[in-house]
Amino acid sequence: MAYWLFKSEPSTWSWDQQVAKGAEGEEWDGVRNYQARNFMRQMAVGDRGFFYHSQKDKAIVGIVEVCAEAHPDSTTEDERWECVDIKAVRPFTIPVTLDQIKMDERLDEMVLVKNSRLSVQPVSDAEWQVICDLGQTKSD
DNA sequence: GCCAACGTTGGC
DNA sequence: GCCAACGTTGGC
Repeated sequence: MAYWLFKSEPSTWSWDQQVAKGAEGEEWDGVRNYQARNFMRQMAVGDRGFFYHSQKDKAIVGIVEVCAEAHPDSTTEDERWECVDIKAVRPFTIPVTLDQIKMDERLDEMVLVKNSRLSVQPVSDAEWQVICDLGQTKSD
């Protein structure tokens, strides 16, 4: 199983909205970046991801699961853009902030730190474990 | 609100 | 195919 990170401005699409969608999940639509799209194409049903709030929060607030593989993005006619569906799994007991991530040398190589603008990114197994520990949240 | 970083677009 | 111009993102 692979791990990922999904970034969203809470004013556009928040963790609470994601939770409200329940087990049905929701399209991770609106991505107009090739790198991000390519990562979504690599995702499999059952892969897990962090849900990150950018802007004001700047923190990982929850864990999501991919519940549909990449398919055309329903918000555009442009067939270049695809997206997966994700559903909320559980919230973080304690949100893990960008500050914490930057201070932890085990997370120095995270894409979130190295390329802060990429909205969908891969997370390594080790990074996943470290962040779940920091958030005192079950990692499976 | 500013600005650096980065991706995309379009003219050549 | 290059690169300048432009738009967007997101941390500060």
